[in-house]
Order: sequence, then structure tokens, then C-alpha cells
Amino acid sequence: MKKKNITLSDIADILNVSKVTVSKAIRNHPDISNKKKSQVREAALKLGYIPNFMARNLSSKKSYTVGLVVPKVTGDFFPYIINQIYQTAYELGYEVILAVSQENKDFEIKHIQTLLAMCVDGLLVSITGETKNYKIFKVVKDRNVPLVFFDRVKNDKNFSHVVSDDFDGVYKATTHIINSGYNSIAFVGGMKSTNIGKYRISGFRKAIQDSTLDDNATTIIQGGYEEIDGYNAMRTLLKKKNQIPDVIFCVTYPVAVGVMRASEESHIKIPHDLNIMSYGGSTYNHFMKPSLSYVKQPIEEIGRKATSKLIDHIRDSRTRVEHIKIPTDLIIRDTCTVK
Amino acid sequence: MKKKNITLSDIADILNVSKVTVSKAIRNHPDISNKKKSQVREAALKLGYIPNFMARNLSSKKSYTVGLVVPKVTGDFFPYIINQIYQTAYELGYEVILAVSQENKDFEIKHIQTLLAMCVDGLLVSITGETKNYKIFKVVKDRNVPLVFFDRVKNDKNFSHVVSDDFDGVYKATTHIINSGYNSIAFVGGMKSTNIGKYRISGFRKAIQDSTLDDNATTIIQGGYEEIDGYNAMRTLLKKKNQIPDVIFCVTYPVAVGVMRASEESHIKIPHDLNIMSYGGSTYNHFMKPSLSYVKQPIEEIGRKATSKLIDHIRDSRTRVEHIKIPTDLIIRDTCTVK
DNA sequence: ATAATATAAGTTACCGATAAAGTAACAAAA
DNA sequence: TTTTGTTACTTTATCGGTAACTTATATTAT
Repeated sequence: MKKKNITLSDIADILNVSKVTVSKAIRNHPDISNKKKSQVREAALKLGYIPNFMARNLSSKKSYTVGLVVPKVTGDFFPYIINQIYQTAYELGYEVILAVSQENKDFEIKHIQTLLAMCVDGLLVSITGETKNYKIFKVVKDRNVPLVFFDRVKNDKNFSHVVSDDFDGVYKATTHIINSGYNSIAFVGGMKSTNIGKYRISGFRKAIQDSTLDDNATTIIQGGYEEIDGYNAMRTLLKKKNQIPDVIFCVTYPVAVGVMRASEESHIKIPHDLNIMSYGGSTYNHFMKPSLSYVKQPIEEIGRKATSKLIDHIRDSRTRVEHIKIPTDLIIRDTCTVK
Repeated sequence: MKKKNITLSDIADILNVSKVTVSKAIRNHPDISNKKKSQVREAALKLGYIPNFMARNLSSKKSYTVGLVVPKVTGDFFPYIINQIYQTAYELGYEVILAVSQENKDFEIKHIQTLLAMCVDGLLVSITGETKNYKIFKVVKDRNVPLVFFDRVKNDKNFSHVVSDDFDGVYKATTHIINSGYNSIAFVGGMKSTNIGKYRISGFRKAIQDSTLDDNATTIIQGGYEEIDGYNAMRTLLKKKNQIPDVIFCVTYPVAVGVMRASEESHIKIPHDLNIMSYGGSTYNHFMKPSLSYVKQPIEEIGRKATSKLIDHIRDSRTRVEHIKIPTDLIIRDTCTVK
């Protein structure tokens, strides 16, 4: 009952040629005459031949496949960047295998190993929040498998990476807030231990320093990147002092949502009593009331650049390592408008 | 410079045993003594051996990998279901390879072929909106590769599928709307040509028929599932008659958002002038003003069931085909409240 | 006419694993 | 003692392809 999969040899037997001839015909190798090529292709089509990647890759040592490792597939960032990566890779003739580390450093290691075992030609990685041990990337390096980090990166002279210009994005936005007449600004979320936190916080610091604002009028509450972290931070802020700042700059959109939820519970009206600026937006932000002003990350651009850079590395091992920063846009909506 | 990848033979040479011994030791085969097993494993670890999947799968004809084909990775449905599928598969000892068809039927075919070529042990598929030609699924069937459809399914006695109970979900929600005192209800989006459209529309029809409402008081505008489709449908509604319905039941959340946008432009206040019910919610719906009432799809449950069903099929070819419907929840928020 | 070159195949070896069958040494059962 | 069974390996064949080399025939150049 079980139909055997069609192989090169099956086609070869039918056409009375060698399997290498069939292989060459299918790959459009110049060795084979056009007449034979069409014969072979016709037979292959009729039999529903699908080449076996395992065998092909094993033999040719190339897979035309890149491994993509992301910490999660939810939210408003990763889905869009995954989309762009798939598209760009496809245009350049590569397949993508996605692995989701679920913000778990052990899964991350396991997935990278699996992808190496699958003989991907290269890796695109956005690390988890808890990645500390970089041994696995040394393994990747030793295997000479090109890797490009994107968004959540490890600073490493061995690997290219592509990020949005976090420092500049926050700097511009903070400067806008100050110039719009707000005096007390808090920054919520982000940790110095991650690149993202580090650069966003220092962009904020620098903007404050470069302004006439009093450094003491600003608060920084470090923390995670999710809604719950924003919620907790806002609760902390509310408990600590009775006076809430004019503006809260949230390190991510989910954090902003958490801050909004805590504010709502305390009957703080946004943007009347409190303004919010978010780093990163959301699909339906446009429909929220209020619609938050935010730093728009160049998501598609990051995905495109990271993918094409990786494929450059794959195609030419002399491609030089680059650390690319892509500028952001400031989108002003209902919050942080000029006072 | 380029370090050669470590293979079984390398380890075998070092330990002065045959490579099959090494292979067996690594796979914990009973043929090998515990002493030798630890020797081999130690050497493998020291050398950083990573087994080659291509070779392993080619030889063993098993990959412990399932292929996942989704039309898109954005929105509020697929990311969450992907998450759940990864998790369930992982718990059951399987890897997942994701392919995104981008709502393009040709990509879908290509991706399924690629996954077959990669020797996945099974396939989880949610078809595109334009999938009409089912030849590829016949190929899958002929190859004896188990396949389970989820969410967007093809009714086929050869394959199991898992969906949310669209008919019942819409029926319950529509009945709630009617019982809450609304008289004119329109249904927007969905096409009879897709299962989703078919069942959601017929759930709506049946609820109207089972009520005391006049069939003529209801409008059904068939169409796509995206924001733009909702927007266009609302524009059409607005042009056609001056009188808008009490409630618009939107076939998806994006459609609801489109309807809201068109309403906003025409200064129609929701829920004051118009109520909206949506099939499916969104991450931040909670924070929207108004927050829409919606039919909550059992996303995680669909993902879990589909994955475990697929793996049942993989593990035992006699597993019987099942078409599973999972019930929905009705979530009432700011719209469609009792009048 | 003969050597040189192109064309269109075929042969062989190998990619890195696993399956199946084979073997030697020793132990237990008949 | 012979048979049978176990244990712990080794040998050989194979998965389905591709690369590199070889060969036969036709074509062109000298």
C-alpha cells in the first residue's frame, strides 16, 4: 500500500540512463543535452519526484537554508521581522528554518545545535534576555558557520549585527519631550545588563544631561520588558512619591501598556495627568485612546539588512564583519505633544 | 584554518573502535557496554561532536521533526498558536520547522515540497485564503506523511483537523446580541469559499433564523479577513443606506478594526451609535476604548490538540482521522452590552 | 588523414550516519 | 560434550544524492 518515494534511480531506470544523468538533468547541468533534460524533467514531473534534501545537502555540503533563532514569536516586533527575513531570504534563494527559544537560554543553545546539525548555511540570531554564556557562539565560529545577530545582539567582533539605533532613538525622543515643555521625566524598564537596556537608558541620560533639566528631576526604574514589568514599575512609582512625573518613557510598548494599566487603576488620566512615550509601537496603537507617541523601530530594514548581510557572509567568507545601526523615526500622536 | 566538523569516524579513530560502536554508544544502544559508552560520550563532548542530522535522517528515515505551514506570522492568532505548537512538539520530543506561505498558494506548495524534501515526519498546515488546488495534499497522502490541518482547514477524510467551533461561536454571540435587545445586525467579512467564512456566516444565519428577528433586517457583506476589507465593507454600508445597523458582527478582529476606522472617519461613535462584535480578539483589545466584545478562540487548545494528534498519527499509522471542533468563549466588554 | 576538442553521457567514490548481519569469547542449558 | 544464548563489538550494505573522473562519439582544426 505504502508508495515508495520516487528517487533519482527510479527515474533513471525508467529512462534507461544512469542516475547521475538524471541528477545532472534536474540541476540543469551543461553536461546533459536539452533533449534528455526535457525527457528527464517530464518523467520527474509525472512521477512526482521531490529531491531529498537530506541526501542532497549531505552530498553537496550546502543547504541553501538559514537558521533563524528568535526569543519569541508574539508581540509587535518579531512577527514583522520574521516576515521580512523570510521574504528577503526567499528573494535571495534561501529557505528559512525558524526556532523559538522562548526566552530560555538552554533552548537557545539546543536550537542552535539542532540548526547546525541540520547543516544550515548560516544563522540569524536574536538572543534571549537571559543569555550569558557565549560558548555556543564559539562553536558556531569554529564550525565556520556565518552568523548575524539582529536586534538583541552580542557585541562580538567575530559576528556582524544589525540593530536599531537605540541610543539615538531615545535621545531624539527625550529631547523632543523636553523641548515640548515637560519637566519631570521617568524612564521605566530596561536593564544595563542587556544591550537594549544599556543603550536606551544612556540615550535618555545623555538627553537629560544635554538639556537644562535638573538631573534629579528624573527617575530611572530598571526592569524587564513586558507588560507586567511596566505595571509593577508604575505601582512602585505611585507608592514611592505622591507626585508622578509629567512623562514616563517606556523601554518597550508592552511596558507602556503595563504602565497604562496601573495608571488606569489609580484613575490617572493619560495624557491629562501623565504622558507616555514608548520605544516601539504596536499594530493597533493607532486605535488606542490615547494613541501613544513612540519611537518607531525600522523593523523591516533590520530584517532585510541582517538577512542580506548573512547571505553575503555565506557567499563570500571574506565579507567583513559590520555592526550596523539603523536610525529610528519619532512618531508623535496623542501623548507628549507640545504643551 | 577551517576546522573540520567532528564525525563519528573521528571519535572512532581516537578510541580505536569502529564508528558503528560510536554511533551505538551515542544512541544508548544496548549492544554497547556502559564502560565504552562513557568513554565515547566523554570523547564526543570533549571534541564538541554534533551529530549530522542530514546523515542521520537519511539513514534512519526518521527526523523527529514536524513541518509547520502557516499563512502568516503576524496578527493575534498565528503567533500564539505557533508558540503552543512549538511547546507541545518539544514536550513530545519533536522539532518544528516553520514555513510562512504569506497567503500565497504557490509558496504554500513550494514550502510543503521543501518540508517533504527535508523528510519531516509530519505536517501541520493552515491553508492560505486562496488555496484551491489540493494536488499537493494528495502527494503528501501518497507519501504516507501524516498531516493535520488546523484553523484554516480543508475538509478531507484523509486528514485530521482541529478548528475552533466557528458555527457555534458565532451562533452563541449572535444570540447574545439579539437577546441584549439589538434589532438590526450586519455580518461583515468572510467568504463562502473558505471554511471559516462558511461556518461563521451560517452560524450567524442560523441564530437570526432561530430568533424572532426579521431576516430582512440583517445584511451580510462577504469579503476578506483583513483590516482593509473591514474598512471597505463599512464604507459600502455607509454608502448603501443612510441607516447603519445596531451591531456589526466582524468575521475577524482586523476586520473589526477596519470597520472602526471607517466609522471614526464618519464620526460614528462606538458603542454609542454602533456596536461591534468580533470573532477573535487581540493582545491589547483590553486597552482599546472601546474594548470590543469578542468570541475568544481556543488558540492554545487548537495548537496543542493539532500537534498531539499529528504526533499520534506519526507514532501509529492506525490512529484514526478525526475532525475536532473546540468550543469558544464569549467575552463581553464595552460593546454589545445589554441595552 | 589525424590529432585536438566538444558533447553527452557513464563510473566510481564519497557525504555521515544507521540497519542488518556477522563474529569471537564466554556462559548457561541440555 | 554439544548446543544454545549472551555480550560486546565489527563488517558490510545502504539511505539518495553530488563531485570528480572517465569514456564514447561526433565535430573541428591542422
